[in-house]
Amino acid sequence: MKVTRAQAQANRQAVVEAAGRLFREHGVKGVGLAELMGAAGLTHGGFYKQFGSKDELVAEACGVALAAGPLKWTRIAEAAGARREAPLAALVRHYLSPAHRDHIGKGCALAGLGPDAMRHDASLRPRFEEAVRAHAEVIEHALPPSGASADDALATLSTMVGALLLARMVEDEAFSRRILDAAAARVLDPAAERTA
Amino acid sequence: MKVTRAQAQANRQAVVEAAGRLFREHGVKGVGLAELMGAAGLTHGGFYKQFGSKDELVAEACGVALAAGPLKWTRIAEAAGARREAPLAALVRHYLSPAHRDHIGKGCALAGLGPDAMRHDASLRPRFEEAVRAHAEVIEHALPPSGASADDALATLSTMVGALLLARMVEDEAFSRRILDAAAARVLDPAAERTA
DNA sequence: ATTATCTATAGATCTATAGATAATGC
DNA sequence: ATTATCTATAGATCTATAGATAATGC
Repeated sequence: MKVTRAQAQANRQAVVEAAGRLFREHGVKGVGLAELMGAAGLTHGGFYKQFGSKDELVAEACGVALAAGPLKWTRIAEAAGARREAPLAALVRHYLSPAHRDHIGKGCALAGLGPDAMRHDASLRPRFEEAVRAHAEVIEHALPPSGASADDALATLSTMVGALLLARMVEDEAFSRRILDAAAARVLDPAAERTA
Repeated sequence: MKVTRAQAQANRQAVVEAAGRLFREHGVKGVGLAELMGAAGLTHGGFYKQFGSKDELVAEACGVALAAGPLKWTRIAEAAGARREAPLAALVRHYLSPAHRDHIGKGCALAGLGPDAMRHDASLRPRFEEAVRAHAEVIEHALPPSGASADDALATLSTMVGALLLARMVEDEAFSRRILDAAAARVLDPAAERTA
């Protein structure tokens, strides 16, 4: 019933990762400790050897999930740059894709955890604030170099997060895609007017 | 212990309204039936004389809260038109205000209920879809008449909802306002570039 | 007589803890 | 000997129901 110290560390990490996924999928209050530990292949009794409380795990899972976003975005932007594609276009194609919309468990933590985790524990706000800044910074560097600004990046981030959330609320697949596409078009060329 | 039929109807309505507010503030899973009935001045035992289940109340509360949005927006747009103010400017000034950000219980149900209610019961999706369409339609009518389109309205709605949610995740008041203002500027004049 | 509401509680579930167990690590 | 994990359970809370109560409405 005991495992190596390395295995225990890996188990702990598995719990944090399962939490990040399950909290995004079902909400913090929608996942019990037993289900959570079970998803990591453990029983619920061992939980408190690894974490002080559920809230503590929530904070850690949010931290890990939020940090993954800008890392992934930077990789996408750099890969695009290497192909001589506009970095923002690559970012947006990924973020506003049906695949991202349908995989909330592995998707953007700002959209997938923010509204729920915030209600569960307002003391997480600094963590989310830092993540908003980090996400916006990646966008700012990905914007076309002409007068690009931090405010443009914040507006762009708002459009992306909002469209993802709205697309997830919608039943009709065609309408959902239209939300994603309209937001992508606005973000990639804010000046253009689009006709219905 | 019995009340008039009219009072019973008013009590029922009070429960639905309290639910709409409390679900937005604490999430569906964050409010118990006892707290809910208490907020309407009743005890929890009487709940099932009025509603078949908690899920049934969730659906009704979402319906009422979602319908209120476009109604309010239409009133704001029409009042602005009467003053010869641009309707979209009036809408945005209301939606992206610190007051709206800070009063989630009475605020936009797409932002305040959507992400949470969706997870709690996916069968609510048609209700939310209808609400997305209705909100977008008000925006479409409020857009400047030149080539305005349904896609422009969807992108604008995405920016507004996303900015409200991000502004609510942020601790620093100045940064939170900056998110709201950057989104407002983008929505009111998409073509403009903003300098930091 | 009907019924809206209340008191009381059953049954399920959730967080957290206690004590046992068995493999690691000194 | 230490400790990561397991089994078992305490205590709280939540949804839902049962039966009592008292005022309405025919």
